[in-house]
Amino acid sequence: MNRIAASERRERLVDAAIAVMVRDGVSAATTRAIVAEADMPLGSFHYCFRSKEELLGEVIAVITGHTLERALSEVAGGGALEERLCRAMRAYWQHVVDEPGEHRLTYELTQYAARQPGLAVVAERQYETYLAANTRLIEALTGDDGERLEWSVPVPVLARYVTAALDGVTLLYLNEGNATAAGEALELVARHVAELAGRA
Amino acid sequence: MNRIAASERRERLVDAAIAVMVRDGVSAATTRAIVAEADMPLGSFHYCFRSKEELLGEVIAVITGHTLERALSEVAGGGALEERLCRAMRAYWQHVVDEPGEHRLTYELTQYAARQPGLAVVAERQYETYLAANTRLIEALTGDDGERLEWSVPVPVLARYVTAALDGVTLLYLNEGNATAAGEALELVARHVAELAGRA
DNA sequence: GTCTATAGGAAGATAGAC
DNA sequence: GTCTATCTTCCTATAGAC
Repeated sequence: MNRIAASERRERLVDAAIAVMVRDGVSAATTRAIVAEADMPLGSFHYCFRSKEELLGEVIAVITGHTLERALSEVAGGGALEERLCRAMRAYWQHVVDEPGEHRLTYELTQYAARQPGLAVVAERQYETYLAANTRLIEALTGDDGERLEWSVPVPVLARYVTAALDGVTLLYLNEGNATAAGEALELVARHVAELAGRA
Repeated sequence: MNRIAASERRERLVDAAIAVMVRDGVSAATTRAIVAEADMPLGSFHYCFRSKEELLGEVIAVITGHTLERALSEVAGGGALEERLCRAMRAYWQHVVDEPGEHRLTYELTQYAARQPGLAVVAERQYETYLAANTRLIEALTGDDGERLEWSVPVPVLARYVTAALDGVTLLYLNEGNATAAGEALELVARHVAELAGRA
């Protein structure tokens, strides 16, 4: 492994860490397992990262980014509110079904970070980011086209409802393993949200 | 510690384990920390439990029982559907706000068990139990009094929606720390469920 | 920068005296 | 049954040759 830029090495280690965590869980992601996955010697770890905690902070940032990119890229586009809402929900759900391991990991990481004194701040910011994303999603649903819509509940409340419902349905699927059953519950959520949008 | 019945010791160790886990997280609940909390010598652990995994199985059973007892004891009683639903939700929510640590622990334990090969079965059964409890709750709402009600969606779908929504709102509160905001989202759920009950 | 070798500690589990 | 002392293993982190 001759003279790789340290930044490149950092990236590879973060990717390797995510791979190990998705496959075997956060607790299995020891420095040894991570460097083995990245095919590097153990010693390389500590001249790329000051500590394991520093790596974990970066892992959380990357994973959070993944989820948000997908969610927000699908809000745009034409059509009526119901269609766009349905499309956004379906895109999110497709990602959950395609990559359940990555979603399971986000929950594990949030919990892990919340317990780790040095990472508690990261965990809080992570959830704020999700709430902000869902707020933008809701505002994008009403703001972008000619229809003048008003939600029958305040946007902050709706954003929390959507965040909670998505989390809950995802967790249901991850734990029960039945995509059809969880998908039906998600449709109930989507219909509810559509009903909360009253034409002004 | 003279001649305590082994069964008594087992109970004390389970309680101590829960105390440590609520305070410091599942990963902090080492055999050493648990026996220290129970004020017992380390050696006593392994003549009460064959392994740490065996203890964890019992911890999960006890914690699951706690949550279900509270939830189901509040379904009964008189009043219209909306009132009883509201009462049940409020009782659940009160427990979450009073004992956030215990609820946080249920999520941590589910995840931990799902990763542990010997406990994966326990994790699946745990979620089945929650679903069954919410199904009973929904049936109790319609079945017990003179009103003849019919849900506008199938009961299994509704049960999953309720399970997911409660989980999601609880998680929102645990991560955001704002009981008022999460409570408002929960009310949205309660109103939605009430609307799904059409008089037959 | 890169690697091998190892320090230093904490984990689960057990041996064996009482 | 009860407890102390210890085994074995695995962890994060570092020292130091190249």
